[in-house]
Amino acid sequence: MVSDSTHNISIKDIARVAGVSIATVSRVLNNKGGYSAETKMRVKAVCDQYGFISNMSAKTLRESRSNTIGLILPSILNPYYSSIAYYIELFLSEHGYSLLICNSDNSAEKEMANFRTLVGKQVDGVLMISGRNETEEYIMSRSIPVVFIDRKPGKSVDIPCICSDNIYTGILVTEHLISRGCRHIAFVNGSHSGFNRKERSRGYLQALERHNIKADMNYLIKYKDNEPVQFASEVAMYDFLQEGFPLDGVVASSELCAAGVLAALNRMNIPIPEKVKVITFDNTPYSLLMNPPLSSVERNTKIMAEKACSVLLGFINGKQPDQYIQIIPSSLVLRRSTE
Amino acid sequence: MVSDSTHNISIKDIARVAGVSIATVSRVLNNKGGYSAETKMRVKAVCDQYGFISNMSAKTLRESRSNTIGLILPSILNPYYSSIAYYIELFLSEHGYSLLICNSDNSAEKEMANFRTLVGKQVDGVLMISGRNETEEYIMSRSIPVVFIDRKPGKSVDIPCICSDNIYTGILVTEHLISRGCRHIAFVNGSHSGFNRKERSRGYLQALERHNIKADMNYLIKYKDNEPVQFASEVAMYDFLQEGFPLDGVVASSELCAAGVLAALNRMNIPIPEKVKVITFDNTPYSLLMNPPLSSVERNTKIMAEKACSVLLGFINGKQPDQYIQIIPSSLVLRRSTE
DNA sequence: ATGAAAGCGCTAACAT
DNA sequence: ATGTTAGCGCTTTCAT
Repeated sequence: MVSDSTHNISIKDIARVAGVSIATVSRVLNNKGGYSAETKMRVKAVCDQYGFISNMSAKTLRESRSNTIGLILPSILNPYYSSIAYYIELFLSEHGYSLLICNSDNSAEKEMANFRTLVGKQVDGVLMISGRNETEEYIMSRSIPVVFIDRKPGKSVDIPCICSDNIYTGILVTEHLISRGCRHIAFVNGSHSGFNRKERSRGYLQALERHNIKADMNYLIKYKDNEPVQFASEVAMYDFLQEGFPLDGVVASSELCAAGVLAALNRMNIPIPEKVKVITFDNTPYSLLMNPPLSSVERNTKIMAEKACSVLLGFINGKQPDQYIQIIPSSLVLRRSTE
Repeated sequence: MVSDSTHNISIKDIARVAGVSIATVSRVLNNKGGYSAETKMRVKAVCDQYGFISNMSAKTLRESRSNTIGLILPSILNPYYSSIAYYIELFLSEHGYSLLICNSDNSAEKEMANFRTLVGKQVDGVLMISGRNETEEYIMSRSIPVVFIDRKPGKSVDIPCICSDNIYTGILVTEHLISRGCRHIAFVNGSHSGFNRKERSRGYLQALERHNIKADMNYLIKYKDNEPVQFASEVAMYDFLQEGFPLDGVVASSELCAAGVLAALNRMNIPIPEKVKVITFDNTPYSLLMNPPLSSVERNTKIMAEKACSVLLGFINGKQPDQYIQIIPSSLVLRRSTE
């Protein structure tokens, strides 16, 4: 027997000790049948005894499947993304898959490099929170299953995507403020905001129109993208307040943005929700911790993650999704900030 | 040429098209030398043309190294862990490694299953935020480099670990409150808190002793572990306040716990920091967002992550770490909650 | 400078 | 029910 602990035990070793062929060991390990109960017992016992772990590289090489999925996302630091990542890992591990995670920092180059690496590592499929057209074309040139999350692909109709209806949620939050009596509602956003947040602002405008409230471009507050969101948005909000525009409601395009908005309002001693009501998106655990606790849009990351995984796993097994674009419904979670 | 897009291109294909042997292709791809400049050009051109990506499973099988690291942590949902994970991924990707992430939910069984899977996938090493002795023994029976993060191994002196000095930070926060004039300081903790938080409470007690403040077990407030921390700690804090004990400072053992503490104090209309000062640990971005912004202990996750990775990569390349236990210094970040 | 061939650990097709 | 063997794509040793 091999006593060298640096040498990994292979089915060859197991076969020798158990007194069978490697084919039989393989069959037992994979429950393929074609062996006696007695053989099975013996092989299993030897495997246990030696703590045998099958070499997945060899298996992957042989079978061209790795039982590993790649996930490319902008940054796991963002609690919204990390919650998606969490539920993805949960779902995949329950289905026998492992997860390779890559942060792209929203850079198209990193995304493509990550994608290359993942393909090289023989992942069976890729989940992607992206939005860059460059990446998209690169992906299309590869014959590997990909599912987009929270981003619609630009041209490629045959990449499935799981997302929220951002225009609708933009309408939802704005209408909620209107129903609470707000008539002077600002929308606070980054100056170079991404796809989702652009759509949210469109929803905001649609809601105003629907309720015959005249949109005023001054109320589309843009903060600078070159510093942390919570500071930039505080500055932008503060500057807006200094101008003396009437204000009774704010839609903050993200939670960190909302933090800045709250800070500016607090600084001006404007009571929330009495004078100004504030609502935001994503409903991470921290919405609850702010003062006052924030009304927010729950985007159901668990369901998004599970849906994305099941579409991807189906795709891997040759099943085309029923529809390529799937909208996961969002819902309003109301808290004190809009009471 | 192979036109079947489902067939992955191999160096065999490249060799054929470039009119060289597969050995030469391999040499070019790995910069091993032993080919003419002209050959190199031609091979590279063909690789580019066909978008060739090397099959890492084959390479791993052949070389017994995958350039992949496994990370086992309790839950990526926790912003403290996700920030460690982020910096780990950043460091590793810069060094040519990929990252397989596994959530263990603090279950020893899951940890061991994850570890098995990672070993099977031929990871070159494992980073682990754990603390379970069962897992530790299992790890020791394997000859694969492992580095612990934020947890000291129980008996195994030869698993390197990178952690903070929790007793010291426990002292630090308590002494800060004392220096701000607090004399009736509570420590709020879970009833079954883990290793780190136990040490923090020991530091708290040591600081009191050092300053001749008599410790009172009533001030070691325990919240129930069966509901979300922020609610459980709010209840526990509220109950404590109802008892009428004098109170001017609170050490909350985690950020979510601090959120509950703030909520209870707010509910009782006790002004922070005027009447009661509050301090906590981990200093995630959300400390800043609470009302008032929380003083907290910065544990320097970036440095922890980088140190852990460099020790692990060194370990993989046969270099023993200088010391097996490395303490990453923490620092106090002061904000309004203790002004 | 280049090629032929062995072998990493595994599965599956084909024997028996 | 079990064994023999080819071959997945790659690196590397040994020829030339």
